[in-house]
Amino acid sequence: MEKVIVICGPTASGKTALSIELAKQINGEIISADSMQIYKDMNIGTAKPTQEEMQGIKHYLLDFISPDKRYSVAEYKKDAKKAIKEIISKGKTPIIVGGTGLYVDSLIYEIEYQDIKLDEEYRNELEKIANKDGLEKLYEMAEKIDREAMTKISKKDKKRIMRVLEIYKATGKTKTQQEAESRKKPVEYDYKVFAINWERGKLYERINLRVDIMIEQGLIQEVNDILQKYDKFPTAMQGLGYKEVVDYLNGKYTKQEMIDKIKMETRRYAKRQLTWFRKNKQTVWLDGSKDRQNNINIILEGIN
RNA sequence: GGCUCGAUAGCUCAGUUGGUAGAGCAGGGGACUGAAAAUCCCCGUGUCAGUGGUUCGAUUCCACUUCGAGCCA
Repeated sequence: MEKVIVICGPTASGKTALSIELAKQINGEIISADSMQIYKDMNIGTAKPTQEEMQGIKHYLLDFISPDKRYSVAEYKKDAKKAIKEIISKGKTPIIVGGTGLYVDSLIYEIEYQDIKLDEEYRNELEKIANKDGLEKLYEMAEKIDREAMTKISKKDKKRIMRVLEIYKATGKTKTQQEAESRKKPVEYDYKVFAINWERGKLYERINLRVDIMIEQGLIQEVNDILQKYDKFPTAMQGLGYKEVVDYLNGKYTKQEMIDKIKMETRRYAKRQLTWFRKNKQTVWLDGSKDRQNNINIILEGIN
């Protein structure tokens, strides 16, 4: 079974630099697992690696979706599998790098997604019901379809409640059935998962610094530009930094308030990422504050 | 120098008619299968500034000390 290296970890932990150096040493190519770096014209705020940083290492699934388009894990899974195959066919080693746990899991657990597309009309319809009769109404509807799934979903978790209904509408299956079927296929590659972490205070310092640098590099202008260029953002505006700058431009915050808010939200995001990555017990943890080559050596040992 | 007000959780503050205390924010932990940088759940012990006094018992009342804010000299 071919090996695929996975490098995850919270934002600002140093995944990019480590993975590029690793790729150079093992003749690897990189597949991003980042739900925001997929978007074009969103560079500063997503900390997308520049051509210079890439040092000639080929990167996949970066900078290829228009911010006014939708994208989802299902598509990611398909695109990433294709990229893995391509890299292996060239005799190189694929390195998955990114902080979107959902995307990473779709690969390492070989989760199968049926070929369906989002029914926007139905979603709007559900949205209307929620507004009119309250979320409880949707929760009740979902309970009638899949009581088991609902025991694990909060009565306030609108997205997941709606998803139960959407899955049923699109496939005629319950979420519970759907999930059972999604895990039937054996995992196709030997995924070796590594995660970078730092002492919490250090990580937060790095995040704060990174946000200051983004502002200096022109994040506000970048947001202005994409607001000019595109007229809708189904998911891209969920990106950290982007929504806060929009609020600032609309006068909701002062500049300093906006900066502090981005820092805070990014710290919280990092915490959520760590919660996610800690779940996988196979993961080998690297200390980001240690020498980079030392960490690369740990990876090299870990994959053999 | 005098007077007044304050000093309680990392921060902003509430409160205890004397029986060792609680909100918001921050922070921590967790969940996560087609929006995931999203969405959602759970978590509050801190010499109640210090020292003495009164009291069965003081964070609460009293005195002094320290620090801060304001006013008067």
